[in-house]
Amino acid sequence: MPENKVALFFQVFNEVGIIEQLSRALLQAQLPPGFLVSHFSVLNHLVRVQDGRTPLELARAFQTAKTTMTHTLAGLDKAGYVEMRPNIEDARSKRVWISDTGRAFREQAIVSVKPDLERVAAEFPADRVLNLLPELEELRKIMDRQRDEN
Amino acid sequence: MPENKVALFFQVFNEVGIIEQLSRALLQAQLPPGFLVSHFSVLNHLVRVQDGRTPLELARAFQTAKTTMTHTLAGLDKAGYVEMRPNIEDARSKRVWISDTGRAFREQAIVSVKPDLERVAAEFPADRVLNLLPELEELRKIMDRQRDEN
DNA sequence: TCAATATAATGCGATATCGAACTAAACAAG
DNA sequence: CTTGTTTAGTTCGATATCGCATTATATTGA
Repeated sequence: MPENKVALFFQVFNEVGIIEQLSRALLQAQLPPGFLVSHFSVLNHLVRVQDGRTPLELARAFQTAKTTMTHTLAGLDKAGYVEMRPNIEDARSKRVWISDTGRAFREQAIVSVKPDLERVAAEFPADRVLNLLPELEELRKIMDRQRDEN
Repeated sequence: MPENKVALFFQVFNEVGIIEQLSRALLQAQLPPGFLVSHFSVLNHLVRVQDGRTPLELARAFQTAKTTMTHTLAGLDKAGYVEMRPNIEDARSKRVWISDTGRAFREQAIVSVKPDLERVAAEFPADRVLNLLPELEELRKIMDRQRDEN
C-alpha cells in the first residue's frame, strides 16, 4: 500500500472523529445534567434493536468495557429509565428492559436536537447525506466484521 | 423537516460514531501501555498543522476542555515527546514543540496501524474512500463553523 | 459424575475527562 | 495610570471509563 493510501484512510478517520465529536456535543447539550450521550445511546439501542438485551450484548454493541456498561446501566436504572430483570435462560446474566419514562427520555432528546440537525441540513442537503449513508454503513460493517474475526 | 430527515441524520451520525470507535480501537491497540489516542492525536496535530501551538489552540482543535489538554500535555511532556516553552508574545501562555522522539513515536504508530488499514482497504477500495473524503470534509466544516457561531 | 475451564456480572483501583474556581497576565475604558 | 474585564493555564473535586481480580453459574470433557 502506497503511503498516500495510508494517509487517505487516516484523513477519513480523522474527519469521522471530528464529526463524531461535534455531533456528540450537539446531542449532549440537549441532555439534562447528569446524563451523557452514553445513557442516551443505550436507550436508543434498546428501542431500535430491541430491549431485553443482556449487559454483555450492550457492551459489545458499543465497544465498551463490561464494567463501563455496568456503570452506565446502574445510572439508567437509578433514574428509572431501564429495569434489570434476571435472565431466565442463564442465572449469571440479566436482561435490560426500557421503561416508559426511558422511552420518553429518548424521544425528548431526539426532539430537542432536531433544530440543530435542521441547521446542519440547511447547509448540507439531505440527499447528500442519503448518498453518504450506504458507504458509511458498508465501511462500518467491514470494520465490524474484521474486529469479530480476531 | 420531516421525521425521516431527522432519522437520516441520526443514522449517519450513528454510523460515524461506530466507525470512530472502531478506528480508534485499531490505533489504540498499536500504542504502548500508558498512551492513548489522545496523546497520538496531539502529536499528529503538531506535525500536520505545525508545532509551536498553544495549549488552548490544541484544546479548541480537539473540542476538549482546557483542563484535559493540560493533562494530556503533561503526559507527553513527562514522556519527553513534547517540550513546553514560554510564549514570548504572551507571558500567560505557552507554546508546545514536538521532540524528535515524539516524531518517532507518531511515525511508529502510523507504521504499526498500516496492516490494519490494508485489511480494511482490501474490502473497501481506496477510490471509494476518496469519494467519501470531500463529503465528510464539507460536513465537518459546516458543523465546525456552526459551532463557532455560537 | 465431577473436575477443569469458560462466561456474566461486579468490585476495586487507576486514569481520563470535565466543570468550577483560582491565579497571573493582558486588555480596555475612563 | 488604574481599575474592571477578559484570557491562558492550572488546581481541585466529581464522574466516566478501563483493566484486573473475584464470584457465581454454565459448559466441557474425562
